[in-house]
Order: sequence, then structure tokens, then C-alpha cells
Amino acid sequence: MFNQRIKIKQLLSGTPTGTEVVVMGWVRTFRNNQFVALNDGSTNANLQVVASLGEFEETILKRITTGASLKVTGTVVESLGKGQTVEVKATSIEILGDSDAEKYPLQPKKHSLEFLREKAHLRFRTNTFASVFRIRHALAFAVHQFFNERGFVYLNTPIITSSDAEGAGEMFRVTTLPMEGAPKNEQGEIDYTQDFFGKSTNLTVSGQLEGELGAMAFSEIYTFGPTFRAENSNTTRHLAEFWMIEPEMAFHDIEDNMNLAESFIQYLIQYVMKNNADDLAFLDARLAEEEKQLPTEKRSGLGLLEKLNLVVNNNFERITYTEAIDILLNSNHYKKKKFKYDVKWGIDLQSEHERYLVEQHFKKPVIVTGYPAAIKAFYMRMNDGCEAGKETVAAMDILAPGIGEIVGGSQREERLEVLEARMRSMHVPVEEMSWYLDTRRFGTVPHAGFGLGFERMIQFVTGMTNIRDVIAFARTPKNCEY
RNA sequence: UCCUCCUUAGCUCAGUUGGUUAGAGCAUCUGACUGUUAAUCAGAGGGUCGUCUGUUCAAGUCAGACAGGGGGAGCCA
Repeated sequence: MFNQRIKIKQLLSGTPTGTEVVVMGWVRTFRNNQFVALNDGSTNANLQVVASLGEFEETILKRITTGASLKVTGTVVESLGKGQTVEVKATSIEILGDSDAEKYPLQPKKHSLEFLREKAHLRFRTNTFASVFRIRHALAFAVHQFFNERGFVYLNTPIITSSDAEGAGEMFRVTTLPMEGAPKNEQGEIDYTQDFFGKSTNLTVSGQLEGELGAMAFSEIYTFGPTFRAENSNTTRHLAEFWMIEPEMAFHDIEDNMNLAESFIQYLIQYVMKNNADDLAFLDARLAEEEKQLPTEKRSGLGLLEKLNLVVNNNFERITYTEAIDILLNSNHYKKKKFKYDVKWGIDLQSEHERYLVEQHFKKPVIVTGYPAAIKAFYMRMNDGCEAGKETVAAMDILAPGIGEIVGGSQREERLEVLEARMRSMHVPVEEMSWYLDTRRFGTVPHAGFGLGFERMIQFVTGMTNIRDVIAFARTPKNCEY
């Protein structure tokens, strides 16, 4: 058996001195021709391997370069140096894989995130990205644990869909028809009856509609998978391929929905604070360092850990859309005409408005409910007793500091007639959606759900400002490396 | 898609009103030193100044187009 090694994280957490160990990992630095900082990805803490002078061939020492992989056998000893309590005194060092020092792009120094983004295949070997992706893993695990504890069924909704009725964004077409000389029908349009599925198909933009079908049987389900949007969005918070978590619950109204979303977010943060304290501490220090470089007016004034504690220990602010508009209209910011976009009832809130509410006014996450029906999707439940011309739906968005919208959800319209009427007025093809409407025909119930952008959640927890730095291999317009 | 800024050594960046042979730190290589912590010290190598076109006696520097990247906006999660 090849792998009898101990992982560095385990070794550093209390292996008694005198123990014989085998460790494997990659060289971060080799100092003084004697001290190897070895990392195996289990923690950012490096293991110091000591190659005592004169005990190793010069030809081996020459090959211990940054990025090279080693198998080290040795003894755990108390460290004579100051940077660590224990180290491994090597009895043998085997080079598993060389790393040409002249060509290896990562140096033992600070690199810019932009540079590392172009070296995405190697950036996991840096402390920042190692921490981010260990946290990403922990968050994914916590998502499943949260829902599993509550009896939700994990439903895998399809990635290829034929439904184009959601209006959630531009879609990527899926086809096996030839690009040139595609078969045409009598009207001269492309004949999708000859395509693989016999119809036009796309990559999913949301699993929600299928999720509702599941909720109408299991009571509570959630989806967690990749989602695709072909929007030409070039921002720090959009990806063409991203992961989304979409719970859908029967017998829930909008308030139950808010309660679940709020405790979900708090649960995820608490899980990471408990299980990834080292990584969070590293990112907290990193962010504090970054802040120092910024001019005073651009600093957030709140450390990463402080921010996370604030979110975990306080209820989210809950306001209606109408109240949000009033707050904006009464703000000095508005009176001094500092908003670029005008504020009046009926508008969709712009980022600058959301940022004002979250970052200036409330200074914590805010849940906004009761948006105008005209600016929201067809499946959202019409609120009863609205003033004419000011119809609202039972929608809710959770706005987070620094990220903006992190959750979008609603109570769904369960009344068949109301839903059909709304679909017709919004030009949603009612006949093609018959399978969806069956849930309202046969045993319809009040139900609700929301979508949480996984990468945005990771951004919030790690403090990374660009979404491309929290997904392993980002897909964005004009960019599909690896 | 729009606005805006950027592109000079492997990396991070200087480079004056256009003017001799384009610099620094780190990295790399060579040597010294040897309980170092992004080791230190000495020396060396390393450049089509993003690409193309133009203005000029002369362009890293000025103008235009294109490409790539950052930030912001829209769309949204």
C-alpha cells in the first residue's frame, strides 16, 4: 500500500513527539537548504520538514523546489524554531514529482487575485483559495445537513429542460442538429422535431417549477445543482454557470418562507464558524490587510468575523416594498439627489437603492416583501386586498451587505384561476405548462420557496469580492478555460 | 450590452514637457552563510513596452482601431 501517510492537519493537532510518520504534500518554500514548508491542502498551516545539513544528497536537495511534491518519512520532534511547536525531522525524502523552478508560476509571495484567476488550475495551492474552497465544501455539506435535519427530500431536477416559460434569463440551447444545413420545416424554421429530444431544449435556468411538483408530494424538497444563464453579464456577482439551492415547501406561507430562509443563512454561517475557524481567521486577516490599502472612505469598517457574528446574532430586518420606497424617499441621500435612478412606487429597486437600505440605513441583512406584481414572475401569489393599481405579490428578496440580492423567493400562486389569468396576461404558454398546472388542479395547497445563489453565499461568508474567485472554474462571457 | 480605468522583465510596479543604452523589489541562476519562517548577503541573466495603423526628425510616452483584464451599471441568484 502506497498511502500510509498522516495528513498535516491531523499531525499538527497533537501527534506526540517521537512518533514516526510519513507525510506527503507540495513544497511551499524551501528555506536555508534545510527547512521545507510542506502543505497537503488539509490546512493552511504548513508542516516544517527539517532536512538536517549533510544528511541528504545535494542532488535531492536541488529538486526540493516550490511546487514539487514530496514523500517524507521522519520523526515528530519539538521545534527549535519559533514559527511552529512541532516539526518533522526527515530520515528520508522522496521526490514524487519535480517542479521546474523557472517555469512554476506561483512564488512564495503575494499574488494578485487577477493573476491567480488566469492560473485557476494552480490557485488552489495558495492559502486564500485553499481557504475559500474548503469553506465552499463546508457550506455545501451544511446545506444538505440543514435540510436533512428538517426532513426535506433532496430532489435532483433536470439540467436539460424543454420549458422556456420561466423568464429567468437567456438560455443556452441544447441540440445535436448540425450547425450548418440544419433541417428546416415548411415555414423555413429549424425543424426541432428532428432534434435529439424531438423538440427545442435548453440548459435549465431554475429547478423551481419541477421543485414545486416534488413539494406537492413530499411536502418539503430542496434542489442543489448547477444552473445556467446565457446573459451577457460582466459583473463581480454573475456567472453563466452557477449553483443554486432551491427549497420548496407545501403548507408554507410567505412568513414561514422568510423564517426558513433566515434560519438557513444563519445555520450555514454558524456551521462554517464552528468547522472552519482557521480558514475564516485567515480570510479575516487577509481582508483586514486589504482594507488597510484602501482609502478611509472606502473601508467597510467591519471585519469579516464581526460581520458574520452580526448576521448570526441579529434578526434580519423585515420591511415591505412600500416601506422601503418610503425610507428611500425620506432619506437625505434622496433629498440631496444622490441616487442616479429615480425613486417612486412601482420601480424595481436598483442596486444603489438596495445598497442604501442595507449598508447605510439598516446596516444588516434586510428582507423586502410585497413587490409590485408588474415587476415579478407569474407564479408569485397575488396579495389580497390591494389598492387598485398597486397590486403586490407575496415575494421576498433578502439583501445582504456587499452582495445585494442573495435570496429571491415567494409564496406561490396556488389558485388555479388566478394563476391562469396571470399567465395569460404575461404571455406564458398555458397549454405547454399543463403539467405544472396539474399541481393546482389536484390537491393544491399554499406553498412557498426561494432560491439562494450558492456562490453569492460563499462570497458573503469568505468576503471575496469577485464571484469568479469562489467557483473553481468560472464560466463567464467570452471565458471558458479548463 | 453601456460607462470608466488599466496593459512595460516570470510577478508587483516606476518611467518627467515625446529625445542617448527602458529601471526597482521579489522570483530565477551562480556563489557565500547555515535554526530558517515570503531567510539573509554578493553577483549574473532576463524586455517585440498587448496588437495593428497613424502623427513626428524622433513614440514606452501623442491619436485611432482591435484584443485582453479590472471596477461600475443594466439583467439577476
